[in-house]
Amino acid sequence: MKFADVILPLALPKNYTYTVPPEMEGTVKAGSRVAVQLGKQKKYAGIVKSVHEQPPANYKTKPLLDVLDKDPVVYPTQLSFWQWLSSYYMCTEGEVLNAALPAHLKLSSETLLLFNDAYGDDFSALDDDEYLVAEALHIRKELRIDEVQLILDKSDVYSVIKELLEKKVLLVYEELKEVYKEKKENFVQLHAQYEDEEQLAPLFNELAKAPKQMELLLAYLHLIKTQGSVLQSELLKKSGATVAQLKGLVEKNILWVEKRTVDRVPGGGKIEVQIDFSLSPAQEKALSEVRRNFEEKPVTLLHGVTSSGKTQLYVKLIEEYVAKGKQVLYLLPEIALTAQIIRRLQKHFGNKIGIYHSRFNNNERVEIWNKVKSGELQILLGARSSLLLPFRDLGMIILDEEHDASYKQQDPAPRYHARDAAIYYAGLFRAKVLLGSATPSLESYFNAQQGKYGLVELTERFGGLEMPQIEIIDVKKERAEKNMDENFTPQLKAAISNSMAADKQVILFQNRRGYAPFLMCTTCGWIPNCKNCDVSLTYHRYQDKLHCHYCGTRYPYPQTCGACGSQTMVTKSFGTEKIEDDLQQVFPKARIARMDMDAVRNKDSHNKMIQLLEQKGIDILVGTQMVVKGLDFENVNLVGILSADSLLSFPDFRVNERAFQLMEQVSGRAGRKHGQGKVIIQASNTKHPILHYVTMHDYKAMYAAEIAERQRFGYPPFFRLLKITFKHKDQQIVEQAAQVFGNWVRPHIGPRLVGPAAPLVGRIRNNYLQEMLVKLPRDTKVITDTKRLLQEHFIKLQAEKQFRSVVIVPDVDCV
DNA sequence: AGCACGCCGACT
DNA sequence: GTCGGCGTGCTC
Repeated sequence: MKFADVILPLALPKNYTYTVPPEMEGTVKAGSRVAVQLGKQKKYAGIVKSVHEQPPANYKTKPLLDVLDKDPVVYPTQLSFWQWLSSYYMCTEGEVLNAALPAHLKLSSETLLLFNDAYGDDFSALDDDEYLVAEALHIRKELRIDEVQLILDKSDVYSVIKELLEKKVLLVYEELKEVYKEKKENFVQLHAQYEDEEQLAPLFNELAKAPKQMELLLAYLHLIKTQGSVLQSELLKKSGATVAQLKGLVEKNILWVEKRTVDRVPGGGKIEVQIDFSLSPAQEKALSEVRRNFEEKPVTLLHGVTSSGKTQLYVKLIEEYVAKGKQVLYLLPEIALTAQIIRRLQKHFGNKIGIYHSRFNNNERVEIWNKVKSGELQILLGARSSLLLPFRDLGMIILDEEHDASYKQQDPAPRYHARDAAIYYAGLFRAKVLLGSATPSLESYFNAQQGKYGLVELTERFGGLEMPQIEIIDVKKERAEKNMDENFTPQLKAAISNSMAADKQVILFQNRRGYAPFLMCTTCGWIPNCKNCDVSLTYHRYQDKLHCHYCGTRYPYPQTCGACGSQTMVTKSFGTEKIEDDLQQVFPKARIARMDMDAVRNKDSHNKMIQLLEQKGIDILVGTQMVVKGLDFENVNLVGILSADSLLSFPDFRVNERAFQLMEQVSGRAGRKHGQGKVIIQASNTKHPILHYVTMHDYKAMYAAEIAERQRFGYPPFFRLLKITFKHKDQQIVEQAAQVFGNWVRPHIGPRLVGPAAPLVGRIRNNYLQEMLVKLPRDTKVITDTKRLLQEHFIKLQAEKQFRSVVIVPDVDCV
């Protein structure tokens, strides 16, 4: 008898074992997608982790219901990767599966209620609720559970359904439906006999009386010649004919229509690389250093200043791996995956390069999944989640903008860091990893310094471009001297005027969206807060509403103070909306645009705005972090950072690193092609050392200062951080739970355990929070032992009756 | 994640 | 006295 351990797409603590029916023994393999029953009704599609002959001891197994695909959907490599992800990041394999598998491969049954026609239409024996459902079902014939909930206007409908089932009014049906559908399109073809020119001539005479059909035929002949195949929709559009006219030709046995499966995503086939550039001597040197490092070390860090031409280096490397028949994964932060970068890569690799990010729909994802699995797609450009695709023979992973914090997944589990996970994943293939950044994370630079990673530096901007000149302006002084115009210093205003006069563009950076981060009553000091979260509300002028940036709730603008009733509410501090507004006042003729999460809700508007900027349709762009990532604008010669203070005042040990990275990256947007660019940084504390490092573009000095601090206070890269968050809607219960937990584990962990304490925002969506931090030394054994210890105590805590509903969220290597 | 089961407060 | 709310536990 064979058994299969199955990973289900649920947060179950362990995998479940099913029996393999004899007829499936030949087809069920590790990685196969199988249908199984879970509980009394539900069916799920899970993935077989292993097939073995060890019968489970304490329960009797159910059989697998079905094998869903001819071939396994993942290779053993992915199964080992998932296992590592779940153990390293302290989550279940089901959660990993959930994140990895495209929604359309992740089936679960839906309960359908069917009307039992044998019951007839006499509903007199039913009570009110039963009657409502029976009546609806009689008309509709089929209802889903959520529809019944809607009809009865309550969530607990199972008793009603149970009763109706017993009275035989309805039947319950569990359906496990495959959701992925191939895309079919109609292609028009000419009957074989007319492919001979001589046969075609009499046909034209014949059609002389049907000019529309003639036109159609001519359009067809033109299309087939130029494109090789003819889509019905395209043919009709081109010839201006109707379906009926096409039908005429079909009936005359001249044309025929065939339904064919088509690809939603391009890709496959042999890649012909077009390299129409040559590398500068500095780039050549860096490239050969990367190659040499790859011979000795699995990971190399490429530290290249902004505009040093890292992408060209990547293109060369990709070409080499593709030529060897290997697959290459090129990772970028989601936001940097713009049309701009996609276009640039497609120029070299044609449309044989696969793209994978959140904008793709579920059917497209399945197709990309399959093409990566078959090896048909050799190059994949994608965001964090493309790391979870089923690569077959990966040769190299490029992870660009390596320092970017968005590589760390925040909410649902698995809370993985794509950089670290990529290094592990590449190891399974014996593939190489190239980390690229102008401002490497301290962790990676440290690893390079220690000799764990190779290090290649590219210190020269491509094409002899100079680094922008940076000027720090003292806002405090200008404010005291009453020189400020809203939030603009005279220096910034003058620089903007100069740029505009020279027909150049300007980017202004402000780290907060909305109009004002909070309102305040000048009479009593009252600040409006969110009712679900412990945060002040941000005023959004555009919608004239107050927004909670944590739970998304919107509130009307308060005309009067909520505490003292006076009408003295004023906005405090400033966000991108206010900058945009004030800017228009100061520069009435400027064409101003704003780029933040509110202005570019959908991805398309993001791309459109970038295009508009490229085409010089915008003079000044105001934005948040969004303007920093992966954008190249030739005509921008001035960047303004409105408030460096807001970047330098976060209570986080990484503030300085982050602020440096951000300012250095924003600065990189200035003067990329013609002449030296200028950066103006407005700050109150102009003596802050980070501002000095930014002015000098001195990454190494920043690194030296920060790494010393990290060592002194026991932070990464010297220690790994594991954050545990406890959540509950009752403040006392979370506090107690966190205390109890802390007391349990503290004897084992000692002073490396920090907390528990309430975080800065102590309540989100009506859940009170408590956090504790474990500092783990860089010692594999201590790390695994501590994780096991924590896991055991999670279970112990949840076994306590009063803490059962406390949610515990472990976050390994938190950022 | 569902869904079943079981224990307490608002109605006939 | 019952209905129905939700808290709690289990699913191979």
